[in-house]
Amino acid sequence: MPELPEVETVCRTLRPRLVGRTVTGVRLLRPFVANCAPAEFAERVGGRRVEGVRRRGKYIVIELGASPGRPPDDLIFHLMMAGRLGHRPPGAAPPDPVEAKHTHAVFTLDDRSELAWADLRHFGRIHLVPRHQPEAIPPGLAALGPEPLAAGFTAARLASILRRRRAPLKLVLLDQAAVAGLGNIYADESLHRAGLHPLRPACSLDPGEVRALHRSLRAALREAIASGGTTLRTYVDGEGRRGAFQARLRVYGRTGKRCARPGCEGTVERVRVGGRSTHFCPLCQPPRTAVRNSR
DNA sequence: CTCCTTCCCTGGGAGC
DNA sequence: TGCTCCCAGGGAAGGA
Repeated sequence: MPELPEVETVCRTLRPRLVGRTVTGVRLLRPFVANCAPAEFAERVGGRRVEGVRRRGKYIVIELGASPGRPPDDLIFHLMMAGRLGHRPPGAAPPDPVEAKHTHAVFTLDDRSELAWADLRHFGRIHLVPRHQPEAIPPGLAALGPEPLAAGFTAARLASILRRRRAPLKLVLLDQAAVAGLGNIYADESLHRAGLHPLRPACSLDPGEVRALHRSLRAALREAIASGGTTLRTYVDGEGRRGAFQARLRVYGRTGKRCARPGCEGTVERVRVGGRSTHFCPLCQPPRTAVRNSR
């Protein structure tokens, strides 16, 4: 599932292929543009130069430069669970059956290569919004919380977010308005690394636990990016490569297996939290912090 | 404001 | 072999 590390990897692989290129053609095979009609979409994107490719939360933002009579636009993609945004060399066929069947939009570039949008589940969406027009930004993007890998995301910042919420930790980590970019995989992995039970009320953490969670989620995200993301089913990066982090998952998708922490005898359990499967080790992540021997 | 539920969509696996 | 059922899950919307 594309979460922050996967979306970041897609952006990094697409950036050198797209920036500086001009879009010469737009083919919309299915009308999955959320906020404008196909004809208007093609007219507004065609002929534009790509000025940048950036990530915000789980969104990919392709910045289209101004052209005569047209102010700059942002072309915004959300991959949801099964979306792919990939670069294909000139004349290349869809690289696998999934893309052959579920490619919904193709952008041709001035070097005759293509940017293809595919989505097996048809959940993903494209938005085209004027660069500086806040009311046109998709609500989920407008309401995003802080980037967890940004320099300004300190343990103190995380503490102030958790302090105000009584909901289970797992739900707060999944809330994109609290912290941007975590999904089911990295929420579970972060909580396991921090030794925190997913049902603990967010506001119940002491300062040491907040610091542990802050360290853990940043470490998990950084390591996943370094591995090119997690491929469980359909995820590939902008050049069609699978991620490698699935081999390093400690609890996610490992229900009934031995906890991955060396020496731990625990067995990974699964519970549902807010309708989401949640994986944890009952020994590493006790319901309440064990009482420490003081002095 | 916070929290909770429902819906969207397809493929793949389990079970019969 | 083929059928049904259920699950995966992020975000939007609506209600309490």
